[in-house]
Amino acid sequence: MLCRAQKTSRRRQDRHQRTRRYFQHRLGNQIPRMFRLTATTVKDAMQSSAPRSDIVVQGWVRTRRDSKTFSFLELNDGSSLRSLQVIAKDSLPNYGEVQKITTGASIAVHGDLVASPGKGQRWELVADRIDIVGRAEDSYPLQKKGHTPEFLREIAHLRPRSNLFGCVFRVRSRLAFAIHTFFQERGFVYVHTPIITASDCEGAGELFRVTAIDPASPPRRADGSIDYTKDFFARCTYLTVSGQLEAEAFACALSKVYTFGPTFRAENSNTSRHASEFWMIEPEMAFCDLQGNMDLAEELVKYLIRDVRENCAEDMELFAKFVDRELLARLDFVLDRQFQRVTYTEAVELLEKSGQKFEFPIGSGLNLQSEHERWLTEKHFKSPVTIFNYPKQIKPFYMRLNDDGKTVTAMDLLVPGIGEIVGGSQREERLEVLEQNMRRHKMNPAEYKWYLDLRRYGSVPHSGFGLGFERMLMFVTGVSNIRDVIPFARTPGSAEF
RNA sequence: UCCAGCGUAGCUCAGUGGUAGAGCGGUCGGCUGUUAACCGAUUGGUCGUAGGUUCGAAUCCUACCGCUGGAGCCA
Repeated sequence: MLCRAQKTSRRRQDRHQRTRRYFQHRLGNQIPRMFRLTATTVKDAMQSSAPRSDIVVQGWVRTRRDSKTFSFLELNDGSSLRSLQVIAKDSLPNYGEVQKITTGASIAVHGDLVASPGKGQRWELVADRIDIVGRAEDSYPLQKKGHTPEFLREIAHLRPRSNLFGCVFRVRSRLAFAIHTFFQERGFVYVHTPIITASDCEGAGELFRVTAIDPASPPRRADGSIDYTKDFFARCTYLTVSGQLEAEAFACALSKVYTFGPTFRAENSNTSRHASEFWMIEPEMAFCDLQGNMDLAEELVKYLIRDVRENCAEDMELFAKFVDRELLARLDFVLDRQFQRVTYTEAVELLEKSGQKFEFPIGSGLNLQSEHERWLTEKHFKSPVTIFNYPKQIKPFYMRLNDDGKTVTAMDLLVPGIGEIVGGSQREERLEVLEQNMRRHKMNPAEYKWYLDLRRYGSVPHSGFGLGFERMLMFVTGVSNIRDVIPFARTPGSAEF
């Protein structure tokens, strides 16, 4: 009998052989002998506790420096911010070719990991074989020197090879993982709400239409208007602006659910905080009031900050050094401090008493402007603030009406530098009140029959919120433009990549 | 969509009506256990696009496009 470790080891070997046979079959003998999916990552090599002989590392060359009898190559494979220094001696059979390697080229290196005699790194890889996998033409736009984010945005396909964007997208991955961990640990069920929907669920935001109709010859009604009953879904359909309504249906069955997926808004918004395609996290909890909702939102924000602080330390150091010098202090401050919580009315009073001159008026029934939110988070509280119980006329139909008849159980979580990062509410669970709200918002209750059914059959108090994934990522990285935390950003007039 | 600013070499920028510039990068050579290496030479331009004013426009005017900051909408 094999023990478990032996079985795992054998399975791994089998898999490697299969992979290797596959590539040899596909590429014949052109592939380097050392080309293995099991290559050592730069990250593992750098973290090594002892010298290691006979390893393979593969990646992209950041820079090459020649010395008298050898070359230094800096090799990066994206496994971490850091690059591995490779020593290529002139005794290598293809040293002439190695000296032609330029920034951006891809190589595979076989050799021994040894303690580095130079300053600046603990380990270096002394190569006994270097395979040049793919050369880089001398027009390769990335230099060793820093580039502006604006320039890198124009080469979105190459920018993940830069230090800054490598860090951003490693943290993005970790943050997404942390979101799932947070909810899964707390017994939430992950629900995939539809991307294509028929309902303009919040009445908020312009929608992208989804259609299979030929724009050159659309089916028409007698009056000449386009007949969408002849369209693919036999009705008007759109890309989702929120999974909330569907999440409510699942919360009223599985109790605690969350969605995490793409969201689309066709707003002509040209700001550093808006994108046409972004990701949103929307938890929805049955038997949960506004207090529980706010508690969860604050707990989530803190959890996510703590997670990337602990698990992306090296990347976070880069942000602190090159993006925002106060980043780490601000994040730690947020972790240490109780989030502030005030009602809309209290917030308005604070603003009125502030003595501060604002461009826009403050007053009951008026929306808080960016400058007001900024004053509250950045000047007054100097910490995240949750504002709740807003006037009903400035909030959507589904929010629960308070007993005062004037305010609804809305809550916005504001953070310094970004503004609104979470928006949520307790939902109106009373059928009659919800129908009244809909009529007040000039909506036809008949078109929302399935949503109203949730109030007809076993209605329960329930709450939820939306957390903007990219805004959270901006907050934890200090990156100030949303286009720089999305791999291939979609904004008005821009979808090149 | 609104307000303001910007658009000059691959990148970062100087050049305010009279011959198109620098640093970095690239290329070539030298030096060197180097670290955003160093030294020398060299390469590099439809001055965002289209009109207009002028003897003459990178420079002044108009429109459009793009980017940046702010506003609205929101996550």
